[in-house]
Amino acid sequence: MRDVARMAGVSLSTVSRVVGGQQVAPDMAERVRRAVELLGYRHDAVAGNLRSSNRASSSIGLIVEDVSNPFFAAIHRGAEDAARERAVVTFAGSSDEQPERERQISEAFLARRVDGLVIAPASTDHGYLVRDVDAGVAIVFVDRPPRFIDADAVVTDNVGGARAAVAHLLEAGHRRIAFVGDDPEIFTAAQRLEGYRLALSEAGIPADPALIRHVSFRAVDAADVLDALLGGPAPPTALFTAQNLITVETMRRLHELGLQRSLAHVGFDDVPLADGVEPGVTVVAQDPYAMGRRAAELLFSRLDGEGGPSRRVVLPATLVERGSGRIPPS
Amino acid sequence: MRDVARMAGVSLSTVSRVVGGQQVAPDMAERVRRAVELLGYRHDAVAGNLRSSNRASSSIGLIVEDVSNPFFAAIHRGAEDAARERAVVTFAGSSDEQPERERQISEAFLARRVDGLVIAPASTDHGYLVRDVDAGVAIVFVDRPPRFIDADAVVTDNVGGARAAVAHLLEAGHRRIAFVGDDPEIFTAAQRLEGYRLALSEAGIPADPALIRHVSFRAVDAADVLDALLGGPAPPTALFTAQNLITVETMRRLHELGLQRSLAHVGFDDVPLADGVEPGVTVVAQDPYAMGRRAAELLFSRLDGEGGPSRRVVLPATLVERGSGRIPPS
DNA sequence: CTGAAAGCGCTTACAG
DNA sequence: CTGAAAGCGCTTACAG
Repeated sequence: MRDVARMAGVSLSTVSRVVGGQQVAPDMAERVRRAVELLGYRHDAVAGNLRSSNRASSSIGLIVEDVSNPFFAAIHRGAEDAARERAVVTFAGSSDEQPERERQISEAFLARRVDGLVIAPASTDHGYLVRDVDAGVAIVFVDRPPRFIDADAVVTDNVGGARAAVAHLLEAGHRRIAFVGDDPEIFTAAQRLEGYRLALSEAGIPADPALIRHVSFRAVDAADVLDALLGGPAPPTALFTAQNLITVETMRRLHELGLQRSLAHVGFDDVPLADGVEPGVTVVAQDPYAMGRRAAELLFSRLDGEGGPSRRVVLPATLVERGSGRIPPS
Repeated sequence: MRDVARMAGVSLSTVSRVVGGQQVAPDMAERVRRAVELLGYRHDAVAGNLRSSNRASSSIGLIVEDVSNPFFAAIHRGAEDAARERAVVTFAGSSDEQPERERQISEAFLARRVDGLVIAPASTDHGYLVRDVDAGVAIVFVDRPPRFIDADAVVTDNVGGARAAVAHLLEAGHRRIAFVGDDPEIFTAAQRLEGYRLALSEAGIPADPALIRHVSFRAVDAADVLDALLGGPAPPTALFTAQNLITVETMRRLHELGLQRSLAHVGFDDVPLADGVEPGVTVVAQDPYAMGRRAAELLFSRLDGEGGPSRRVVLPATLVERGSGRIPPS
């Protein structure tokens, strides 16, 4: 910037004003712009921010389990689009469901002075963020609510969605419905299991522990879990798979076994091609793009000074019927 | 930091040394650490960088067409993982195939002083980046090579992959093979069309222009394009779909029409569930995770001072046979 | 090993 | 409208 000032024969202040779009005499501004062009000057937004009063970096950080999981990738895009409307740039990182890693990524983003963080939490304790919240960083949780910290959150109605999924299978006459989900340590998995239990109890059907299974490595375990369920003494006639990767792997295995027309199946989360197979796979769909967008919007509203108690936005999960849920018990 | 120094009763330099992990007397270091803890001090990496000699921000920017497209999301994860190994943080942005937007995102990242950029280019002219390259920013292109700028790139062998796909269909006896791909303005689309033509000409079959179709809005058009092909006077007996979203939509439509067993089909790019349907859909698979990782590694090697002419890494696209390519002509 | 001082690239009162 | 000076939060020679 100094070089630009020298070349244009003006002061640093003037260059700063031209770059910042403030009032400057047209001829001077023109001289400055020419110098900028000639010297290939690139503004340093980071240095600029240091001295500026509001100290906004116009950047936010997004932390999800895995940026390459389609569900989180859609959240990412939603948040990016909301950020972009405000000329805010987005950091993204994958926690792989590891609290330690989530924390490292958070701190790396915070050290770079992001204005806010959108977090799909892996940690169970977000106390480490309070000092940043106190310092004015806006934090919004998405997909799962925070713990040990008061903050805005955007979540899906997991209980209601799971309940609707299982109710749909019950309607088709099923009484032996298996639950295949993530470890119940994961908030959404626990909630979906609760919805499953709720639907059963409403129908007066006792939950059979043998039909409730948890996978550790989704794409890897899901087929084995299915095989185990089917090989048991009293196999299920219907499946509720409570996570997108589990649903995909279960679909794959059902087709492999040629059972896709004889076992009813409903998944939580929409998956690509669920409507491209025969029969189409019924799901309760979340709207991850909307979740990401809403989360970022909430974040910006806080940055804009909106006070008040923390807000919880609950988005519905809607049943998308495609056929697989109407297969009758065999 | 000043507060920390005051509280610990040491100089700013000492605090800086403790935070930076340099040699400091144990008791002083301990006092500083306690003050850091008590005050909830968060280091400002950005300010620190200003004065430091190497001026590395330990951040990179990734620009792809759409962070929520599974192909690019996998590239993203590959780049993130390589970056993370070096404690480097990643910005990500979606260009939506718009050169103007790509440029805006690039400049936003550059203004925040990223050390490097990984770009899946939408633009045809990257001249605007030369000043940054001159200033030491490392730029690596991924998926498509750059134009009007000399830079490293990681691409897939699109011609070879497409050729293998079409050769596979030719082997099954097909002579009327349709090509459905993106606008040939897009580099990869043009390359894949070239591979298609090459395979046909090697088999001594003239390309029929009526069988070569381009879609504008992948998920939207692909079904219509398929319908148009099938409704024509001399419909194809086999399909080569040259992009992941087109492949998915084509699969969906084929199943809808009940034609998945009568029309041979090979896609470019692997897609979820391609092995979960009947028949499994044969594809030529790229390795987007590896592409992203390699691109970031190349970037860091440049940052480490590796000189020499720009490098082009070409990764193979491998045929993954699942059945749909062996359906004979009807 | 430690501290006082200068300076990174910028913005912002403060005078003019 | 413009410029000289101070200062943002830090790091880094330079003395001690």
